Amino acid sequence: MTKKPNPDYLNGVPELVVLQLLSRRPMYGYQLLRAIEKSTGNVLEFGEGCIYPILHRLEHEGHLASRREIVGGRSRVVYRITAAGRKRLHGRAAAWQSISAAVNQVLHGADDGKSAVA
Amino acid sequence: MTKKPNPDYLNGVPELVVLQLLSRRPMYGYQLLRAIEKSTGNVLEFGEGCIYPILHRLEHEGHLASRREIVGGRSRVVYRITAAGRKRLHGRAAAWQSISAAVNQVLHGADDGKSAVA
DNA sequence: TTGCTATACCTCGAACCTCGATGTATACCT
DNA sequence: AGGTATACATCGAGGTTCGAGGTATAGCAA
Repeated sequence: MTKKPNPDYLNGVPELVVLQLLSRRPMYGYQLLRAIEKSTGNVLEFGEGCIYPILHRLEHEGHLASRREIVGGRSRVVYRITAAGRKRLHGRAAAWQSISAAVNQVLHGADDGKSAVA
Repeated sequence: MTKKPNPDYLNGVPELVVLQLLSRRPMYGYQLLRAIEKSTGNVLEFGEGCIYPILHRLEHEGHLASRREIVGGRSRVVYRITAAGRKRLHGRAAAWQSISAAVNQVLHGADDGKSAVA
């Protein structure tokens, strides 16, 4: 029981992916969910309960702006990234690369810390 | 205030790093803390309140085994990885690489999800 | 008309993890 | 005597993801 379906490593990743995908073109939430799955070959699959709160928060913080659209009776909320959002994206992407590189360094050889402490 | 010192992306990373470093040679907690800093050029800096609980949990799960050592009056608990621990390490490392690759794919071009949903 | 699926939004609580503070104790150097 | 480094440990706060649940329209088939 209590088996973990997702092996972690995902902290902060949803926000990063959302910002990155919206930096290419505006999208609405449901579309974003599918786009994330498609663009990662179903490796990353975030639920709605994960994405919607992030969209609300990013908009509230001024990193995204939204516009309501009605298509075939269905209401959509289309989000686009703002200048502040791009700035945040760059920062988060840089942080990701820094951490990603550090982990890979530990994983693939490059020991160093050999004689750390006596 | 309430500034976040660490920009996330770190979920599960401490355990992965601990397993990897201990797979090279046995170490004790304090030594591990320094080794992590050194081998990542101070990019990854986990506190004691993060590492010690992980060591206890991994030992309890059978992924690590410990042995008490007294050196110069100071007591050390030296941990070494078990066969089960190596298995876990391989699994976690594979998961990391899968997720890492997916995020990088989203970050650097390779769009795809273009016409996801109508 | 009824039911099912897909679309499309939203919210809540449970579970998990990291972080910083705090506490104990010994060794070494000044 | 006091400060620093070593060495272990625990706790609560804070933040995040996940899964379940809720609302509503559109389209198709039985």
